[in-house]
Amino acid sequence: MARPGPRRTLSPDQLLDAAQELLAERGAGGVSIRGIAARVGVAPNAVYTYFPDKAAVLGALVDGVLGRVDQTRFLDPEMPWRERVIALAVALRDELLADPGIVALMGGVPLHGPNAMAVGETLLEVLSAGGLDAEDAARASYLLTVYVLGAVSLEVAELEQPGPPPPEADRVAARAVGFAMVPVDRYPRSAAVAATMARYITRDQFEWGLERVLDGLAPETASSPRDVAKAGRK
Amino acid sequence: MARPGPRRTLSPDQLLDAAQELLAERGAGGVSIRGIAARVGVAPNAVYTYFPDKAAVLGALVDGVLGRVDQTRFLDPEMPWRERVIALAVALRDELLADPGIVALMGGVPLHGPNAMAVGETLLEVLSAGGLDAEDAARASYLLTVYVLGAVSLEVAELEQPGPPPPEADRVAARAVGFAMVPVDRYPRSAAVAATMARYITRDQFEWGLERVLDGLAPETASSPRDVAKAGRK
DNA sequence: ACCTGAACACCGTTCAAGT
DNA sequence: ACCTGAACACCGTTCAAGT
Repeated sequence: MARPGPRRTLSPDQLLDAAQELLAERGAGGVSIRGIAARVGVAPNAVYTYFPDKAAVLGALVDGVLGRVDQTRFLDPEMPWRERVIALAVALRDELLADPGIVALMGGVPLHGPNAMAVGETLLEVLSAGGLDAEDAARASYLLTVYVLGAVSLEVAELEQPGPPPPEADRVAARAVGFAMVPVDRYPRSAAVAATMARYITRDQFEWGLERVLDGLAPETASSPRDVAKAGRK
Repeated sequence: MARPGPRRTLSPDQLLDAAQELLAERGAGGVSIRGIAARVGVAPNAVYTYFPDKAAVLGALVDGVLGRVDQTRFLDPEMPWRERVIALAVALRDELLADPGIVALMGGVPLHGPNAMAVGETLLEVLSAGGLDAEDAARASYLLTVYVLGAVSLEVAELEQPGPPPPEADRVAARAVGFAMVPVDRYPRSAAVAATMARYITRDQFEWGLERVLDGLAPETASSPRDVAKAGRK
């Protein structure tokens, strides 16, 4: 048997597009080799002509999302370096949160693709422009990466539906319901701050945390940190 | 047919112990309902008598690991609050890193189990002892959680073998090999700091980052931050 | 309530074969 | 080189049945 079907119709990008669609529609667990193959109208094992295994597909998928962040705009020397770091981190957060399924995938694959490397390179360049020496820049870059990754992970963990997340206001409301059920007798302090917690897991809170991290990294760039902290409030 | 076999031999804890073993031996992907059932000598669907679905098993597994951290010892009022925060965060890191598979699982399940709540409660209590008001404590607690989760995720991502990670020195050596292959022409700054990067993803670096975060959160507790930063070096 | 066998609708991956 | 059908060794979950 084995009818060959049309040749040369496939490409890695076509497979990755299909994977992307599955990720958006069904979440991280919905991305399967068989699903990708079905979507492009091909036998499951045809995928193995382009990728050695599933991990390679997921790795390319993750790196592709990181490639959607245009890094060149953060290299503008007119912009203060601290603002450029913040802009880059926020752009990353927004891109990852737009495709929440990708975050679960990031935990499983090492971030060594070309686009991940490019982001790291940009970050090191900005930090270097800020006057940090090589070692300081390396440590700062690691700390900032930790922050972005951790913040996005926690924010995504609260979403149960796959696909692009609902507006921030709706997410706050949904969280409030869950937090309201914290038993006051067992966890008094958690219950006391539940309403606050529900309210502040937002982009503003992400920026607030980022400012604190930068204050710790480069105290001399902090413009009266406590003022900034209080200013973010209301 | 349906020979009943002995009754009442099973318990949720027995199933979780089996799950724990699978996690340690085969990693996050090796934890399966069928595998758990086989290990305790029972039909796969017997598991559904104790847990509604696989997600519930994984959730209980994650919360169980968090329960291994004894929180009471961080409530000692003799200890400065900043040191207590650091001790709690380090204890959490050590526990999660001892069972690296758990970290991948944490990305998929919301952290609302009793032990997760207890850790959050302890953290809020320590921050409150540090003089932070409810809102400050809530924000700080969130930022610290983000840091611990992000740091552990990045550290675990570099391990490919399941089971307890090798000694820190061996992990540093293994990373150095990978980092040495960064192409200098394409990513000059990344290549320049590769050796540093390989060296510093350690417990010391975790504490260094934690100190920076705390400096940003409570600048008044920082004892000349730049000195601390430089002191961590050599 | 607790456990069973059997089945359903899936997986990732390999292999020999066809063009 | 690129794709196929078929198979292997797995999954999570449901259902009717037995005690």
